[in-house]
Amino acid sequence: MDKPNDQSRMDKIVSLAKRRGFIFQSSEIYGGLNGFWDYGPLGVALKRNLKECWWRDMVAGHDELATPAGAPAPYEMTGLDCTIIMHPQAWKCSGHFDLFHDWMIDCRESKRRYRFDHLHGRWAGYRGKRVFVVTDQSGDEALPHTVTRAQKFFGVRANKIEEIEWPTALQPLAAAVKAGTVALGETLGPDAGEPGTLTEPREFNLMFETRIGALAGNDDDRAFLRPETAQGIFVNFKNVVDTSRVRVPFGIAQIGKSFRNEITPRNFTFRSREFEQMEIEFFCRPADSAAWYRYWRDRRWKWYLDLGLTAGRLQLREHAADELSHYSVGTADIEYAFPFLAPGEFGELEGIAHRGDFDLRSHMEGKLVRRDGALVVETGADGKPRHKGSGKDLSYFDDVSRERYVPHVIEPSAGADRAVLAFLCDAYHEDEVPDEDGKPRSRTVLRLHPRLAPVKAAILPLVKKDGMPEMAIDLYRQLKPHMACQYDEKGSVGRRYARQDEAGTPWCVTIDGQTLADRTVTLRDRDSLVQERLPFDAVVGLLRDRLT
RNA sequence: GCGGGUGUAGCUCAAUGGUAGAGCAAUAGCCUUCCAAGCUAAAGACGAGGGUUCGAUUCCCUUCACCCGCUCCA
Repeated sequence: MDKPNDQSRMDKIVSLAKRRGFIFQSSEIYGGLNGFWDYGPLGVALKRNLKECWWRDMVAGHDELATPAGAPAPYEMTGLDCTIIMHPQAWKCSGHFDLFHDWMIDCRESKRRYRFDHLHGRWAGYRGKRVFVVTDQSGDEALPHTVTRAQKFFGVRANKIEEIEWPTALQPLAAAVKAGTVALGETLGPDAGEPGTLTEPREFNLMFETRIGALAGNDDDRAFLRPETAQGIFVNFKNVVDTSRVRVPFGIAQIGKSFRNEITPRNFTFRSREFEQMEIEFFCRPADSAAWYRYWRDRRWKWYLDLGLTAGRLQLREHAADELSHYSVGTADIEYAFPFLAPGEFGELEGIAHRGDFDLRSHMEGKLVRRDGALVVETGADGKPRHKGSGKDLSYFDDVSRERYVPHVIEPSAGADRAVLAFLCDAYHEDEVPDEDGKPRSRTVLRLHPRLAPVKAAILPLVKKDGMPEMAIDLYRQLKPHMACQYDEKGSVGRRYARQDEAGTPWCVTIDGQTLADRTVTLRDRDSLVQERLPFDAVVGLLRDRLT
């Protein structure tokens, strides 16, 4: 694989994030905890601003009377905040329980890991020796693979292959082990040279498990921390429709924590085990769903650009047909070229998925699978549903078209922590600023969009005397009710500018000698370094205007 | 989870089997009239736990975290 884009740049960003109090490792004083991260004073402000932007732009500020550019029709938006722990059946019907719950088996020799239920094998014998040959191949390739493996293990020439005896048929390894017809010590792993290198199967659960009740102890009390916020919206679909007067098409938005036991948390906060999602489930008429899918894909793409992400580092990627989830008829990812990735590689910020009626139907009928192109309830060996649905009718009667249907769903699902990381990486710049002697001096600056910046403005007396601090404090108190701002009188003004640049503060207002004479101040722009002179009393109004 | 590498102050780096030193940053004070100036003061570290040793930051083991690769990954 190629070298990461710019690992040293990433290192500097991580270092800045820690040094200035954006992001700390969780439980650091105890040595840290893999895959968990805390937001410090500046970080929490940045993240809150980001979430607030999302909520304002998608939900609170949405005009349901107008048809937004690119939208097929006017629509409504509303919100929800549901619990992290839900009825366990929700995760069985959503598919997460089966999908996220695997038995894995490791090979001590090849260091490879296999899904236990993907392994098959059969007994092979040759001149008195016998071994249970295991393959990870499936379909037509499985049987020839076991022959090749056995041939190599026994050291049989190609023309003597017929001498290898195969007393049993190919069968799932799990079944053979359970039946006691083979012990793991007798198995030859798919990539091993010697038998007995496969470990006992171990349970791999990507969902965090917990127990309900203080005295909990048995399996019936088992519950899960949600691996996505979406299911809480689906199970509340009927509640919202019945109580809020919304009519299709409409969206329900939610921001909240989700949890996944990632096997390999990596790349700073990019893959965390506890993370925050910003999700919309948008419900529409099946016939209109493709148009709504395109609308949301383009709308969400534009949102990142409007908040300042560099277009050249952002990518909108439509999934190929074979890449789609079992339920999806269309998915696009919005991806960012993070510095820790190899050139040409992108990391997912948000997925916009056309989920059809999979989710609502699953919570009605039970867990669905795709069979011959149609979604049907998955059944167990006994012919009954593998996971039973709620049995509640989640269909919708459309008063306008006079038809009843299960709405289709478009799901723009964004990672709040990933977005924060992308905006942080994108904002990070090193440039040169002339020092007091006019010589260039390097500076670190976060070019965050003013809406995202943790601190919007710093109020600085040029020097700490002659009444300047008093005037600056006066202005600070006028501004504070309107936006996050800081007062700083310590050290030289250049140092204070530099400190604010590093935190991403877009504006610095400086009170100088002239302020005392004519009641004007200077307003310094973070990116251009341009200073403009304006009346003291115009500052609050001007900065408020620039923020919107 | 496996293999390899790395852990000394907020950051960047030293030294050492005998109680760890510097620069920058940060804090307090002085000074300072527009982009990290200067002076003074005080503060701050051997990732954690065991073991060997009279004595361990240094040697050994374990563990935790980070980086690279594998595996995995809506």
